[in-house]
Amino acid sequence: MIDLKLVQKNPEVLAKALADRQSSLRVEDFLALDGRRRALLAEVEALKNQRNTASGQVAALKREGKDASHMMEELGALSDRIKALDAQTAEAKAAVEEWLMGVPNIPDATTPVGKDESENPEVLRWGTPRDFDFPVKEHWELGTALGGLDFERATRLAGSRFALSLGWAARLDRALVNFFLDEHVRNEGYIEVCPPFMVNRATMTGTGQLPKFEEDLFKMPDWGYYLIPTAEVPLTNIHAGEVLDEADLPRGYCAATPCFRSEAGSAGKDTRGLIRLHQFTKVEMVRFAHPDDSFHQLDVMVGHARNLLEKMELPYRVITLCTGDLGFGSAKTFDLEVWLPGQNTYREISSCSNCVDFQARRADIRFKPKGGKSAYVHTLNGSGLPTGRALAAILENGQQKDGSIVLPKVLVPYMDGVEVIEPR
RNA sequence: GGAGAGGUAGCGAAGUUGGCCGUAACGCGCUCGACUCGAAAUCGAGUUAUCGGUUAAUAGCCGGUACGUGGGUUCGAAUCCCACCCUCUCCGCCA
Repeated sequence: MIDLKLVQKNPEVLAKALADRQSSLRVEDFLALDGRRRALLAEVEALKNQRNTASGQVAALKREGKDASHMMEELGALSDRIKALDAQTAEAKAAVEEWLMGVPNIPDATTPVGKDESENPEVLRWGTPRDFDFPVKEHWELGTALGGLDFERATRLAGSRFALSLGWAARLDRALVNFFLDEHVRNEGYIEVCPPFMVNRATMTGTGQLPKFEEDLFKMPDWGYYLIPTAEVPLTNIHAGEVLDEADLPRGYCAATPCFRSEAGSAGKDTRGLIRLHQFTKVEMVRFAHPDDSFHQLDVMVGHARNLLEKMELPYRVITLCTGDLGFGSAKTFDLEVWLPGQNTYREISSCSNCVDFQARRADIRFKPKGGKSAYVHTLNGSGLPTGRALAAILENGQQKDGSIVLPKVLVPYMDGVEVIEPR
């Protein structure tokens, strides 16, 4: 949620942000709703002041043993008016709240303005895509031929957009989880977490998935639970409603969890392979930062994601998301795109965002500076990394003419010394 | 699932014959000060959040609201009534 006071005082800031984001929301609508809310509030508060004063007098009269019945009669009428106005005020407040909850974060000043993903500037490239002297294959072909991936049986078990990995591929998936977590926990100071994979509505609202993106989620209406689309949701909400010590910042959590996404609206896109599934495993990093330090922490976290790709020797590039492509809760996002030779393109494998105080305000996560008033922390999240897309990249980049896959050296110890996946 | 107890500030904990009891006793923590070479201990002072009005002000001042959540009764609710959520203890069940 953005800062109510900011919009009230500088509506032009939000107007620009919405325009830059190609949003159809209009600030004028908000100002009208909020004006109505404030007018009603001022009215009802004046009446309540009257009532409180008079009630005090009733109490005083009764203590002295005097009669207060005439006064109580008048106050009955006043209370009825207050009750009616209270209902209207609550309605007006809910309307303001609803509008506000649907407003995306204001992009940071350093986020480039652009209309869509075609205008995301590239920051850097790392590694050199291999030259192949044979026709390259895509990862699902390679994985299926080697007996590790079975999309037909996955479809039989569940449906489209599910995957089944067996043998070396399942093992490699587990190796990736362990490698990613080890890097974050051993070298980067993250606290490893095993969170709930289902969460309640309040938690989904805290990070911004709800109320606006309900159709993207798998939900269990009988229980009121939602399956997490990313571990960002439970990890960020770990401190919901809390006031942290300033000394606790920055603080990082990471978790490997399944992620569940309905992929509504992506019909026909990436229908084959491991790129876009209803369920996938991802290691996620979440950081809580001091407001003065959060953009530095974003760079730090991008470094953590880059480290994984570089240790696996997978070529990638980093782009900055422009305003038109920026996620709902983010003020600034860097995407890491890994080279997929089978598709002859860079594909997103990590997204690292600084949400500044947007999620902290929704989830009420604050910290107490020394001698100062408590303030919202800044929250950051980044993939580090999804195992499916990493596996796809490993298969496509490591493929040999004979159909075998040379694994990244760093993973060999995690695979009990297996260096190459050989055709059967 | 059954029985019982409970949810009050950063934490613990008072307060339930309805009315100066919510800047909420008391304790801890935290901040400042005294003592000290310095520290501990001790002593003194301070320390809720949020919304609206006013304002250059996220400073003051005035007002509203908040005792798990949502309703109800009442001139007035932490206190009485109803529903729901959560925590703890015991029992049952279970990986």
